[in-house]
Order: sequence, then C-alpha cells, then structure tokens
Amino acid sequence: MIARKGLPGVTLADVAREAGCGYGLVSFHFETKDRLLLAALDALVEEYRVAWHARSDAHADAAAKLKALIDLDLGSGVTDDRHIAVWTAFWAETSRNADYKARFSELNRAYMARLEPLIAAIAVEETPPTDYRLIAGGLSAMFDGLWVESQIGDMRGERDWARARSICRAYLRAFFPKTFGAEADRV
Amino acid sequence: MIARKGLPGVTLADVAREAGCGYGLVSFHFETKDRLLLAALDALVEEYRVAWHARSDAHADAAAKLKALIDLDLGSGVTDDRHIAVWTAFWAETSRNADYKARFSELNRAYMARLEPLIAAIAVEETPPTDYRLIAGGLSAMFDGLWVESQIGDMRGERDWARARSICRAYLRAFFPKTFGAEADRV
DNA sequence: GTAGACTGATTGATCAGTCAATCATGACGA
DNA sequence: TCGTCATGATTGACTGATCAATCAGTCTAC
Repeated sequence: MIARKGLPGVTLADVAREAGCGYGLVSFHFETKDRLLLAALDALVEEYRVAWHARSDAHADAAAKLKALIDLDLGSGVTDDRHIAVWTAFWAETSRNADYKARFSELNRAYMARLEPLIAAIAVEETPPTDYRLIAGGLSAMFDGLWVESQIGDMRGERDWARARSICRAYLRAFFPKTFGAEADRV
Repeated sequence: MIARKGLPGVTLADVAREAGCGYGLVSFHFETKDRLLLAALDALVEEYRVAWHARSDAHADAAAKLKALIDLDLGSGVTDDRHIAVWTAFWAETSRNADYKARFSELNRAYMARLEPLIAAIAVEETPPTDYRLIAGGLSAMFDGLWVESQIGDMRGERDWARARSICRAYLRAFFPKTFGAEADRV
C-alpha cells in the first residue's frame, strides 16, 4: 500500500480495509500513524535482513557471497519495484524522522560490517591498489543508486536488472580481475 | 521549504508567507499545488543543468570534465544536503507522478548523452575491457547512491563528501589507470 | 459474568481551492 | 492639474473534503 500511495497517502482506513478489520483496531493496535509506518519500516528491514543472511550463508567463499549479494539486491523477490518504492518512500522522510534515520544507520552499519570483510578477503589476494573500504562503499552506493534509477528511470523488467547486475560485476572485475573472471558481460 | 517539510508538508499558506504575499496569489498563480511542486522541480532541474554545463564547458579534455562532474555532484553548492533532500523527495513520488517521471527521464537521457562520450573517449585510449556504457551507467548510479547515503547515512560535512569523491575516483582509476593517476586516495 | 478484542460514529484540525472584495496603476477627459 | 474610471493584481475569509484520533459501546471466548 505504501508503494501504491506513498507514506502520506496511506490512511488508517485504507489499512483497516486491507487488513479486513475495523478502523478502531488499527488505531488501537498501532496507537499512532507514525508508529504504524515505523512498524512497516521495521518489517521491511527485517525481511531484507533475513533474505540477505540466508543468501550470504549459502556460500562459503567471499566471491560467491558477493555474487549472491548482487543477485539479491538487483532483481530478487525482496528488491522488486514494489519493495524499492517503499524503500525510497522512507528514504525521502529520513531527514525529518529520527526513527527512520536510526533504522537506516543501523542497517547500514550491519551491511558494511558484512560487506567490507568480503572485499578485504579478496583484496589481499589481488594485491590491493586501493583502500578496500572505498571499494565496498562504492558497491553499496551503486546498489542504492541502481535502486533509485529503477524507480525514476526507464528501467522496466528483467533485462534492465540484468544490466544492473552487469554494472556491478564490471565494477568488481575492474578491481579484482582474477577473482571476477572476464566473461562477456555486455547487455 | 521542501527540504524542511517534505512534498506533502509544504502548504500553500507556507509558500505565501515565505514569499511575502497573500494566500490567494499563490493559489492563483500556480493554479494548483501539484503545479507549484512541478514548477519547483523544474527550477531544481534547471539549476542543476546550468551548473553542470558551466562546469563541463570549463574544460576541454574528457578526464578533466569527468573530474569536474565528480566535484559538481558530490559536495558542490547545488548538491548540498538541502538540495539533495529535495531531489529525494521528488524521487519518492516519481512512481506515482507521470510529470516527475518525464522530467527525470529526460534529465537522465541528457545526462547519459553527455557522460557516455566522455567515458568512451577515455576507453578507446586504454583498450577497453568492458562496455563503456556499463562504466558510465555505474558512475551515474554511484552518484545517485552517494546522494541517497548522504541523506540516510551518517554522512555529515566536507570530509564525507571528500570520501565520496574518492570512491568515484577509485572507480574510474580501476577502469582507466593511465588516465586517472594513482595518487593516494585514502580518506 | 467478565475481560479483552473489536467496531465505527464523532470530533477537531488541517488544507486546497474558490471567490467576492479591495487596492494600485495608469489612461482619459475636463 | 486634477478627478474619474477601468483593468488587472492581490487579498484573505470561507467552503468542503479529508483524515487522525477518540471513545462509548458491542461482541466473543472462556
């Protein structure tokens, strides 16, 4: 519903109708619209976190984990247009909402704490020319940027997600040519 | 005002007060709140476009133009926190507003039409290992992502912008080591 | 019988949009 | 030179709609 109507466009009456209960119950349960939206953000973050850990734990080596992260972030079930519309909706309010900011700060910390060691592990094998932290920060920024562009640009459908994944693989290949082979990646 | 209060938080009465005129004049001049916001977006895009062309035209070679673009997008007067808060506010509504989408599509087209030739020009000199379009797309995504992170993350102040610029320079150096030298870029 | 789950009508606040009234400017004629 | 009028700019009170929050009451399960 947030994806369809935006954060301010969602009304408690809408939520009640969709949930199949009365208005009062929504109001009573969440106390306030702010808290309802915060609960939605928490659910969104948690859903992402679960999917992310699941994919990460499914692989042993750093390169495979990174590839799995690319697949998760760009075109998976938790990063389709609908989900991303919700992320961007919350992003837009973050500068005015300390609760949102806290959630994103913590998510970002956890994210970088998992991403940086992966990059570092590969970097030591390839005699790093650059700070691995910058490489990790760049990859993270790329994901966010590709999410934004999927919302505001002309991206539509799996082909464009495949291109987004190619962009990220090209990025990693540029830094780590040995680890991320030279398959043809033109889309 | 949009940066302070968000798109739905801005009221016509606020605008009138800030502009020092009566409520009715704002209402009469813009006809509708939607059109007022669209005018604000047009002004934002135009301001960016002017700054971008000015910086681009100030240099002759592609590498210098690219460096100027990095400086413009990450930490200049048209990309401070206030401006970026407005961009993200409009981004969040784009999936629901065809006018916004049209503006961003056109801006993106113009942006890539300028960016891709720069990358291509450098790529031919360095025997490209990857499609230059992917490299350009990655840089554009990085800019957007760093904007998002400046809003939602813990970025604050010039030091973090310097780090963001380092990320982009590291990106370009990874693809084009000859053109983008190997200065120490650790922040 | 009672506690807790649940309902939805009501209230009060906010806000976009409307419109009748006012004001400023300048043209025109005496 | 001065008064008069017309036009367009500008005002802000008012209207109607929307919506979060409240609360008095109903239902259900045990």
